[in-house]
Amino acid sequence: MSQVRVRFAPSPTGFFHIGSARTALFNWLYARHTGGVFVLRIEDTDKERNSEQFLNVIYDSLTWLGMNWDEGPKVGGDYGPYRQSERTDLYKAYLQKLLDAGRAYEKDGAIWFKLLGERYEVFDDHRKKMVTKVKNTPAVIEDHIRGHVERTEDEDFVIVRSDGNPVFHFVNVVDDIAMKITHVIRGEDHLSNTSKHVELFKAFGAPVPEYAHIPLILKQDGPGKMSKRDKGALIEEYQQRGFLPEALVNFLCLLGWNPKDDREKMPIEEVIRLFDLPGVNQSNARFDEKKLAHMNLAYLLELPLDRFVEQARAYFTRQGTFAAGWPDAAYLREVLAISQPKIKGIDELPAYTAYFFTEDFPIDAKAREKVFKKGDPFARLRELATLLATADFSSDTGLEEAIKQLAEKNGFGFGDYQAIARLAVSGTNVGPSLTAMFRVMGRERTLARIERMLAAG
RNA sequence: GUCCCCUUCGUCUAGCCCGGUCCAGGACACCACCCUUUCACGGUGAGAACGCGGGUUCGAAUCCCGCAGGGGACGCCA
Repeated sequence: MSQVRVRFAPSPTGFFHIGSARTALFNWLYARHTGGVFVLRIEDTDKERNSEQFLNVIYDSLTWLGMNWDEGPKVGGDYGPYRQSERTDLYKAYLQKLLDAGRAYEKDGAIWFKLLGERYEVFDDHRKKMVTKVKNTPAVIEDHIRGHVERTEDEDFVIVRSDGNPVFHFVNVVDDIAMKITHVIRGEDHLSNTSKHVELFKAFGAPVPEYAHIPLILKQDGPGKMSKRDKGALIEEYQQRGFLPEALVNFLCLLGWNPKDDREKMPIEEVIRLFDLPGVNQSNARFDEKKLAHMNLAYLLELPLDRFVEQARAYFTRQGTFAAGWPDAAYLREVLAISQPKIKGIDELPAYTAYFFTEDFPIDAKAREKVFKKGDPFARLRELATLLATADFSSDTGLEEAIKQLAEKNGFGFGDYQAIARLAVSGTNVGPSLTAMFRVMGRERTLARIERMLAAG
């Protein structure tokens, strides 16, 4: 069998939708699984739009998610150009073929594709007007995911608008023929369009490609498929919020596909090895941000520190957080190292670590109230200050031992010292391990903060 | 209105093709408990599903039919 050629054909709308990302992903996975070719084709026949900038959204998102294309804009290929706006001559030539064969005609200034078969008039309830139908035989689709599907295309349809621009159905088929696409993997919303496409392939005497219509992603709450405006719909958003692309990709893989055992978190190489079209589900999947967050956390926890620092830095820079340009890289790294195991997402980092970078941090009122419920916390804080004045700050466990001994001596638990100390040093009741925090902060700053709280009362 | 697709816990799903091993397994979420230095992580446990109705069969989540529900398409958008 000849080499598999699949394509992802987005139109540059300025947004990269999560559903598009998954369609791209399944195409990419199939290409990689079969050793085939993944083509990127830009469907920009709508000239109204500011292309260059919108194109970058597509390139950036695909690249960020790790889906490299073998043919397409930027990388070239034997079947270019890969932007439909640059392929108008081809469309003219193909249109001429239909015209010559008597399979296209002009009406109302537009060019229509002519179906073969007996014609009859009927009232269309949906459009509230009389329409011309054609007695046609059904187009048969042996879909890799849905199985045997038949649908009859029974109305002529426009292939070139009256303004001279060809429409989607036409260019899509022409390009699939010209680019020798073997498998069309796309959303189920195109299943009804497929009969039009099949008719066109046949009219051109071209082989009909294999089809695989993947289920749609439904919006989190409320009815219907996910659209651009829905919460969590845009890839950009995840990129901005510091999600790890490998986590998002892993999550997307599992939306409509699974390895048939109980594995969920798995390296992309393993997904490539196992992925196949018949294994894709037939039913739509509802998007679940909680599960995505969980997947992201799983990846975050095992991210090597170097990459974690990189990610955090990038996020700080995007957000304009003051820590972005922090001059002491080693210190920043230490702060991040003790925070990584505790946070649930990169986007928590600015708030989580703020007090490491300024002496001017607020004391959380609720946290304070909690701490002051038990005995005289200031007495304990004074004892702790005395201890810390001479304690060894080089080891978390050493510090911890010392504090534990102090607590035991005075009939308290470690936690009784921990709570007030944390409040003094960080202003909150959440954060990294207390002694790790001390170590990173250093003796001087730790003591200064404790003294400040004691003085303020 | 017409056509097409789909239907297992709240959600993502395994099982369905090749009926008995399924009083249905895993994960997320939720709840409880444990661990613990706060917060997380982790551990243990609980609740939670075969849409409904008919058939076929000794036996159906699994096969067949109907219904209902959900989704999609019906554009000189892609």
